[in-house]
Amino acid sequence: MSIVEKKEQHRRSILKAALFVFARHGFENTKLHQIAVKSKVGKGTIYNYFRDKVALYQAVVSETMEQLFHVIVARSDIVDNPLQSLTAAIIATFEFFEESPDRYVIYLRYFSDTATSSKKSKVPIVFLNLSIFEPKIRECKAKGFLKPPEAEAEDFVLSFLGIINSFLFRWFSSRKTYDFRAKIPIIAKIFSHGTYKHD
Amino acid sequence: MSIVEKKEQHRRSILKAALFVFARHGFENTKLHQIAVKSKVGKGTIYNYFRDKVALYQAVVSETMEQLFHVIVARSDIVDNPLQSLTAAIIATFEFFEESPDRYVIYLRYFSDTATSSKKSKVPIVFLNLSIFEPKIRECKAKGFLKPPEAEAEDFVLSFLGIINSFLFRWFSSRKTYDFRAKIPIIAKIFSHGTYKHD
Amino acid sequence: MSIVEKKEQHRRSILKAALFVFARHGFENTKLHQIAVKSKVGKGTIYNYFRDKVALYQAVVSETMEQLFHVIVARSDIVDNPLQSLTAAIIATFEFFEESPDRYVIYLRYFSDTATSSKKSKVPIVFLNLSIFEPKIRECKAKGFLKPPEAEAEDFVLSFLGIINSFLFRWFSSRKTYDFRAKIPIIAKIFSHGTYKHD
Amino acid sequence: MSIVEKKEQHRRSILKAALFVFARHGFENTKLHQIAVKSKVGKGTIYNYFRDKVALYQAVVSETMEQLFHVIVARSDIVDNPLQSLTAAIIATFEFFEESPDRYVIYLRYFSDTATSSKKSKVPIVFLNLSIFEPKIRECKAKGFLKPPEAEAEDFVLSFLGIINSFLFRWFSSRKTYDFRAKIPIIAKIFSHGTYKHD
DNA sequence: TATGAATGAGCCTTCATTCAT
DNA sequence: AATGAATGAAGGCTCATTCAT
Repeated sequence: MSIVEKKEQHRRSILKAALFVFARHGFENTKLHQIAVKSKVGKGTIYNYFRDKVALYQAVVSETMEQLFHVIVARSDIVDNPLQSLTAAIIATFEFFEESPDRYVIYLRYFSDTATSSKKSKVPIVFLNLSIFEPKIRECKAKGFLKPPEAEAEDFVLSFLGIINSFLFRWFSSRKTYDFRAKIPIIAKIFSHGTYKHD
Repeated sequence: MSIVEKKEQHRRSILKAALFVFARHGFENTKLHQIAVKSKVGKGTIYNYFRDKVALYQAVVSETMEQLFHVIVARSDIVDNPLQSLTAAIIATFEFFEESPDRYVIYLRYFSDTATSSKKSKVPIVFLNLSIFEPKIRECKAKGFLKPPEAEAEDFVLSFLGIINSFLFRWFSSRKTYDFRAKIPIIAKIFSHGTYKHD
Repeated sequence: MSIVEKKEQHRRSILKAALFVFARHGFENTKLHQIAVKSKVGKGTIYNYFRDKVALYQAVVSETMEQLFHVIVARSDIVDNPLQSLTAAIIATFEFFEESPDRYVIYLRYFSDTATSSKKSKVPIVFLNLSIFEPKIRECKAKGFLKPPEAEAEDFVLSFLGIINSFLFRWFSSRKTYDFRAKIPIIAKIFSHGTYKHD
Repeated sequence: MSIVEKKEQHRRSILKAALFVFARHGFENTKLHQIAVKSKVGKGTIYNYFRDKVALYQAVVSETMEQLFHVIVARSDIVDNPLQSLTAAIIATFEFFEESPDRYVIYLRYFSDTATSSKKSKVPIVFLNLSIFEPKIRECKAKGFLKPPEAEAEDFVLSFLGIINSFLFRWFSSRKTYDFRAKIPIIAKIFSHGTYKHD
């Protein structure tokens, strides 16, 4: 294995370990020592790849968010119908978190972190998902598919994102037991047709 | 002023300062020293009222959540119509946070904290709002007001809560500028009638 | 003992220990732990009195230099004859270092530190002794006591200081054995009458 | 270029870089990394030429002092008159430092280093200049050129060295501006004829 | 021989908590 | 009850040194 490959492998190993530990203990309660042990490198080695603990955290967050971004785009783009593509986006998002629930914790913290502006939250990407869904929803709205008319595109995005986040939180809070997939049609129905029955 | 009143006043003062500082810096980055200064008591005095830093944080969180609970219940109970009472709940929630945005940070962190099991998040209350809205929504569902039929009461709660949280986050992220109140009718419409227009 | 007195005692104790350890090991090789042990206080206590290691070092240096300043002024001022007052200054300086040779090391390092401008050497006082001797020597020169005429007052100061430093260094390098006092008349003679014999 | 020459070139390059960096930052604050960069060799390569950081520092110091030694001897030996040869020694010393002021810092630190007994100061040479000037001065004294009679040869050496060091320090402290050369005759006069005028 | 990535001992500093006053 | 000085455990980070390539 070349030295460049080995370095890349180290970097991956550290990031993976960092995701694991940060997700379990949060930024402040994570000790660099834990990450070193988990990734089986010396403590000092981490500093060859990341300037400091904050930089490592930022790398974990931004990598996770970027991966989510790519997954969503890749999955929802293949669908032509914009309404279906939103469903595809939900599935993609869920499977991304299902594959590694640690990612969800990072995702969740990302929101609270951006709300309070401390040093470590200087993650450049802001409100990523919103910007992902926005074009699609704006397209739907432009085509006149969406109501009420006084609602702006952003309102639909917020509603859609809020519902998903809520169900994701529900899923995460009860590991395994909650069947998120079964809820997808319901989520779609509620978002599209509302909840009030007028006979 | 009696001794008891004076003590209670100290306690209030500490809690108020703690809310302020915890909201701005988070649990780990808050120094007890800051709270002592802000509340104008000695550092040691805090320990006469709270066992340790975690207990103080828990007190701040549970008090905030309980206040929110009471505000919602008080406001939504006076309305007879269950649908209207949900709107009342939204307004009550927003005004509660508007009065002191620090509360919103505590509320937001509360969610991420419960996701990761560290010591400080041993806040006994779990998913408070959910349990607030649940009875009302269950009542609506029982009365056959809600669709789709395959959705459980919890699904409505999750959807409703998610949308609100999303707009609250939007409001908080852009202090002042965002007009949350103007969005309440839209939130209600989206939740009740959905977003898809079928002419 | 009042609390203020106790604090002052702590401060003194820390400074004394710091002088001891800094003199023996130099700034970089001194561990705060050593000072804590030597002064019998907890490591953290030091930080109640000095912002950091650099501030402590600066305090040691400036205190030592100021004490030296005062000792020299006090001793040489009582003598009316400016020539005799220089001898008095030598004696005062020597006895100051003799009382605690650690001071000499601080004094010595002070010179090399000021030569190279690093962070820790940001001691405000510059070339202290020089400024002490200068007025006296300037006075002598003004009165026409000194030669050669083309020499400036500063030149005499430099020469005088240089000779003293040289003998002090000699004394310090061979603890105990070197009899500095016996050399004072010789120093005075060399400085005043020179070294070349012209029969 | 032969292998041996190439190795010697590496050694020279490292020593030169080390002089540069050690002079600017002192022993403790110098990072081997800096020297490696400055000398354009790998960090590991340094260890092929010097056992460790201390050995490298010692090599820099002893080389500098030896060069100074040789320069002084070479310059002062060509003069027959012992008094003139002292002046020649001053000039040689000054030009040596003027050529590379970094050397002066090493020279200066050498004195404070020998005062405190740490590991790095285990430089074998002790009080180098002294031993340079001593034979000449001893010769002068033996010939009856020097006074006062109760002064030993060492006293003259110390005085002479002290004055020079003082003026060198003055020169170094104000790079460029101070005209050391102009002071040489004054230094010589003060040393030889003293400072007190007796009409 | 040259390299620089890996290593971990070591240290400064912070801060929750204690306790004498 | 209130205070804040004292404490020391704990952790992020540095950097001399090693060693596989």
